[in-house]
Amino acid sequence: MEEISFFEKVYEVVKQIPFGRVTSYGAVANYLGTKGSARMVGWAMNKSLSAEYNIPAHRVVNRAGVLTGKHHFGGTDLMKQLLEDEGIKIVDDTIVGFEQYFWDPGVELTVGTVGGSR
DNA sequence: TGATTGACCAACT
DNA sequence: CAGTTGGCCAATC
Repeated sequence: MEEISFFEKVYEVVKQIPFGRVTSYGAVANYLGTKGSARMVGWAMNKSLSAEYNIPAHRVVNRAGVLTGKHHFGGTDLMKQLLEDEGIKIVDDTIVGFEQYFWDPGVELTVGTVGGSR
């Protein structure tokens, strides 16, 4: 039995984010089945920064593609720099073409469907 | 131990 | 159109 907590799930999903891709807090929460806990996703990121979880929290932004948590990355543009380093264009702390970089766990991971019935 | 906050999102007023 | 509230789970005061 995986007595896994909501946080643990968030870490797992965020770690699965491929290079050069980003996702939103709500998307992860929605994938976990609790879209209401989108705030918790950001919380998990905050702890992941202070901890040794090794989570690419810089790849997680809000629904508008804005780096809401950049202040937690040392208070500098570190978060933006990390994303730009992955080939993502950012202007005014906002991801340009966020939709083309958006990585939806419920779609990319496909919950097991290579073929599928759909 | 109880109340509040916290990197959000969406609906309602 | 803009402001407020509700929801979710966990950690901190």
